[in-house]
Amino acid sequence: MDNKTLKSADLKQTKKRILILSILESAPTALTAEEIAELTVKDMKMSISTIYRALNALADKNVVNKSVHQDGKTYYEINNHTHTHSLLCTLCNEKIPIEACPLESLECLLTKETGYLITGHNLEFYGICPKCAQKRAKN
Amino acid sequence: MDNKTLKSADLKQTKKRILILSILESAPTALTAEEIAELTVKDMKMSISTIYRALNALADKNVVNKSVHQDGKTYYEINNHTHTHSLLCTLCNEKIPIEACPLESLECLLTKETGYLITGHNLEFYGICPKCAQKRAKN
DNA sequence: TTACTTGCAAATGGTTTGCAAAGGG
DNA sequence: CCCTTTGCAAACCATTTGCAAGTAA
Repeated sequence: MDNKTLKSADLKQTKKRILILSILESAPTALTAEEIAELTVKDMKMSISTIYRALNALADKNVVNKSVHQDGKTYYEINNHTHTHSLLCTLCNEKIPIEACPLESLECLLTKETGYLITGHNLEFYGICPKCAQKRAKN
Repeated sequence: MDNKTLKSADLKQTKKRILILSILESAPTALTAEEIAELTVKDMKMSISTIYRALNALADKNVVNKSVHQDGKTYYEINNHTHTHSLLCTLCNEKIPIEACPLESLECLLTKETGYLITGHNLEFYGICPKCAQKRAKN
């Protein structure tokens, strides 16, 4: 529960942090601060800097993972060990999650080969979703 | 040579672009616009926006690769046209190539499952290189 | 009570852009 | 000569920060 999560991270339990955390917990993919703001707005008014500060506090405590994607934005996701990757439509930006992650085994191999302490990876597929492909065929 | 590179990319051969390209060609790692600016300054005065515009023009023509690292900055490097992925040290930005790409088969699977026309993917591993790990242990 | 959290607005830092002047083919 | 490139300053966008007010423990 969020309850324990915040307490065990030495962070005060505020309504805003609980909401942010619950959004992250039910998110199918990593989210930007902006996306989280959109998801909170119907429940609670909160400033974007509050969201950034909450996310950074949670990241410092390793409750969430923080990672910069190729669009230059920072994405946050719950740091459980079931991470997901995504498939993005380059036309409409629809984003769908990918279940499989074939990379853990590759990480082990890389550690042995390079001596790197591997802390994470980023994987995104790009393509055109069926809807956009259809739209484009018409023009 | 830079000479042919710019011409075949349909870009005018200017002294500034030639200098930028030659810096990229002799760079051992990917560089930021800011780093390139520092390297050009002893040879030629040039505005930072010129550097960004040159790099973006070259990236559009696939002469250079553009990639956003975990520090939020954009790094540029000569595109050697081999499909590789990389392992980046989050401390010193050292980047080493990964030979294997285990993703083509996954792409086929995803196409079947999602109907997406997959046009590409991006895969990066992050970690701490042995040198930085050692340095950090000392402090 | 007391330290932590929040809102607001302003600051920041990397990157982009509009426009007029300079330069390449 | 025309079109591209460049410099400059201003704009932009995501993120951070200072400070005063609010709130959890």
